[in-house]
Amino acid sequence: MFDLPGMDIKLKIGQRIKELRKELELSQESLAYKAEVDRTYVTDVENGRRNVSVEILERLIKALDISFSEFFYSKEFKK
Amino acid sequence: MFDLPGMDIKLKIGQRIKELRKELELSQESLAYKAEVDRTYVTDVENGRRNVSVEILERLIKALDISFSEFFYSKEFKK
DNA sequence: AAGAAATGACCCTTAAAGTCCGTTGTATTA
DNA sequence: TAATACAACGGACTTTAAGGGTCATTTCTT
Repeated sequence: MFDLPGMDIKLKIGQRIKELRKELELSQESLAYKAEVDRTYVTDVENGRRNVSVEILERLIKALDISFSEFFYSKEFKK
Repeated sequence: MFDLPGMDIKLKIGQRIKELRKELELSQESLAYKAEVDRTYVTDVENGRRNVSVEILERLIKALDISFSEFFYSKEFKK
């Protein structure tokens, strides 16, 4: 994991999701199931290939048992 | 401004954008110009009618001179 | 090392995001 | 009574997100 200032927002979000998913010891598939999205979609999101909408992001964040506030309270989202 | 727990994420984001825009004394149109989005799009976002993608949200947040972390550090985004 | 499980990459629809035109309503100010 | 500035709304159009299929690759587990 690395973080450059100019790094793509999609990748930052993807890495954050992956980080939180790992903490919960969930597979991409079970996270996908909880968030009601496709398994391959989670793969794409984590790898920064999807420009997620806020409603889908909300589903993912909820599936990670966290709030928006906590999700973005992480150094890559400060400035 | 009000905030119910089950309130739509689109509306929460819209209200937050409006709140910050007002603080900067920007019109919807000049915010739209700064964020390089359509004039009518900002109206829709503020009124919770748009399911914004994270790349567009990033443009709006940057135009408001704030970070993602700060944007979501607001009580309506905590649980 | 072999098999199983998890993840990654690619491609293709279709439902929806985002753009752009004009118009309407509402204050404010000259 | 304009004239100006801002916000809301509608419709038509273009672009892309969301969903899902398949197969390849990596990473477990035994």
